[in-house]
Amino acid sequence: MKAKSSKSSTPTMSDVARRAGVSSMTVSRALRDGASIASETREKIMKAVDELGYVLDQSAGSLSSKRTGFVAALVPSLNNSNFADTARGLTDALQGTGLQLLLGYTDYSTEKEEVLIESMLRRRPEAIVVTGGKHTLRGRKLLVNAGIPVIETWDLPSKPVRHVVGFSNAEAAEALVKYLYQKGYRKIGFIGGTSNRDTRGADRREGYERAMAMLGLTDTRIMSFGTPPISMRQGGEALARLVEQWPDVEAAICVSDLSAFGALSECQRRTWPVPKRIAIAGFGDFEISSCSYPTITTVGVNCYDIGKRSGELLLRAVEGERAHKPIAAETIIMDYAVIAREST
Amino acid sequence: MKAKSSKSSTPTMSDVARRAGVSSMTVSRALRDGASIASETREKIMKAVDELGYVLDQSAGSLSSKRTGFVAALVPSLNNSNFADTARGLTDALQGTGLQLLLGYTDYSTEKEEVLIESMLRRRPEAIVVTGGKHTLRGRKLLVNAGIPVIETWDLPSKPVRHVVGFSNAEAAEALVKYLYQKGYRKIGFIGGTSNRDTRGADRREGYERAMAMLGLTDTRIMSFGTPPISMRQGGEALARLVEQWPDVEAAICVSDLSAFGALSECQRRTWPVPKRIAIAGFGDFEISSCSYPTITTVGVNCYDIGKRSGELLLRAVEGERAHKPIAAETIIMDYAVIAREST
DNA sequence: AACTGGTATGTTAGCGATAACAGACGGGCG
DNA sequence: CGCCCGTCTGTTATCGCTAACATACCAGTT
Repeated sequence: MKAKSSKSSTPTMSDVARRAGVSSMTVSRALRDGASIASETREKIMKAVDELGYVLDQSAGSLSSKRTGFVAALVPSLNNSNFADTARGLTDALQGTGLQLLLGYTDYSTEKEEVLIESMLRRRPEAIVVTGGKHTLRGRKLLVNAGIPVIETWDLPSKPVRHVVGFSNAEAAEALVKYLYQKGYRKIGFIGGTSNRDTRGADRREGYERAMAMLGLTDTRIMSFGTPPISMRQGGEALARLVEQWPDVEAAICVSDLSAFGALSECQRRTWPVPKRIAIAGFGDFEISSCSYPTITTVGVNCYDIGKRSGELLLRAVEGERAHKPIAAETIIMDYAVIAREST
Repeated sequence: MKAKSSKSSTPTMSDVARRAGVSSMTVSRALRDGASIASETREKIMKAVDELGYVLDQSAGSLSSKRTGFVAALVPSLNNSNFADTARGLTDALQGTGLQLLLGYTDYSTEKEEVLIESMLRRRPEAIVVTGGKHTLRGRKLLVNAGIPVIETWDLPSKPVRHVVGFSNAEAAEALVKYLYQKGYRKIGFIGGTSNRDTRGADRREGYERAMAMLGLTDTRIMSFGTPPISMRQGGEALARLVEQWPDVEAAICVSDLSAFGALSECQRRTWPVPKRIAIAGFGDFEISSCSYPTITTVGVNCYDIGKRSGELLLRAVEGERAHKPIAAETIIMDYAVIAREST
């Protein structure tokens, strides 16, 4: 009890302790559940906490307890993308567990991801979730050596760091091509961004090419336009270019529902009936695809669940670490399904 | 130099120091810029850092420096909403400043906000950004007593906690009504959610009512449907109900662009020409409104800039605090504008 | 030669909490 | 009656880093 009352600055635990006439250890115990505290003492402490407006300092606490309560998550973007849903699923899974999400945007760049991984690790998260299985060399090394559970999502990396919650984007795109084939379409085009920054987009294009080859359709029609992730507007523009270059195209698979909607709108603007004049398909099952007119055929991926399942896996992993019983590496393969709608 | 080499656990700064043959203070200085370090020493240190795979522990650092480098931000939701853009603006403004965003979702609930404010404050952020000016009593008290800069966004609270970056949602809705009036519409309806949880939605409805009254249009047509924030689908459903209850309605103002798009799709499904049969207007200027067919009249709010400007204000405020020269309370009023498009 | 000032590094003392151990107290038991 | 055990509280020693001050050294001044 040597510390003098800190003047105007934020009160500390010993301020509370002094006011309640107990030791700060007792305050610490009272503010966390589980410990045995006389209810009378607890009330005194709570009263002091209230009067001082004391708020626990978790950064100090985590230094000594070695539990920061942070979970880092890196997503390409949150704007107009399914990753917002994944982040939401993660948040929901972490709800009430005392774990707090530290979110970072990689902007679809592995270099930026590397920087973010390091800056996240400085906060000593208890686990880290990343999007995709492609990282820079150093980024991967940082993940491997971090000494915490790592979860890669939205992909099925051939050589995962540890845990995985995802699906094969290529396979899903293949399924979509096969569905269109079965519907009778043959001259099927693909609309996507110009670079491979968006690795999932690139995987989908690859799946398209593979399926086309498997079906004996050698004349692929790939329109790359705009920096990924491509917007609605860019989807429209890309459709215009696609039909200009290949006027005979019968169906367009778009790398995401957003671009598919842009493509659909472009058709409407030209008063082209969809799917009669051209069929349109998207990817991701955004709300817009089920609400537009006509509704858009897409590949349904449960984005929210990717986050939720990751969160649940992560909780088990963190528990395991805390108990010094690390859990085995897990790969959770998520479902996807072609959702046939009016646009095809 | 008493500490023994920590075995397998994460290396600490003194591990690096020992390996480089310097004191840990020198390592600390080398890892942050500004300090004067012999380049030879710096290289030795960097080499040791590399070999050990050392990553700075910022939670320990911030305990002693009293700078956590955190900024807390609370938004209602990130899914399908302008708040994702605001969060993005914030992130961008903070880019490279060493400040890290701690994001929380309030789900449009002030109770949840209160809980989040407290849990954020435990992390000792250097500033906090909240959405709206409505808080629980205790939530407000926590903000006031936090001793850090507080910014309220997206609203113009009559009694702000301190800084504000926002606009009047009511006034913006008024402007939209006046625009429709001037276009010749008289039987103007309003579509929104069923509760006032979404205070900005409630403000917009109020602005609608006020403008209608001012224009001498006493027959308001308000269709409340769905828990805010209402989705595209709910917007469509609400339109159906609106025209059922008031078959003579000439124009529908929707609480957001998402519901407006749903309403538009519902019209297309009925093959009702928009705006001939009924005009549709939204709020927020989402990409969809400029891309749909027909394009949707809306109120343009620069969501991204709300975040960006908040971030910039926040940086100045944090600088002020660090220099013990707090800046004066500021209110930044953001622009909005009715964007006339094809749907009206 | 003594002095000044700047650069580069080391030493000491916390930051605010918690872990781990140590006591004090009271009641039930043999 | 003494012993043990469970409940409650206090003491001490960190956690890993940085602030603040101290020191050593060298070049340039006077």
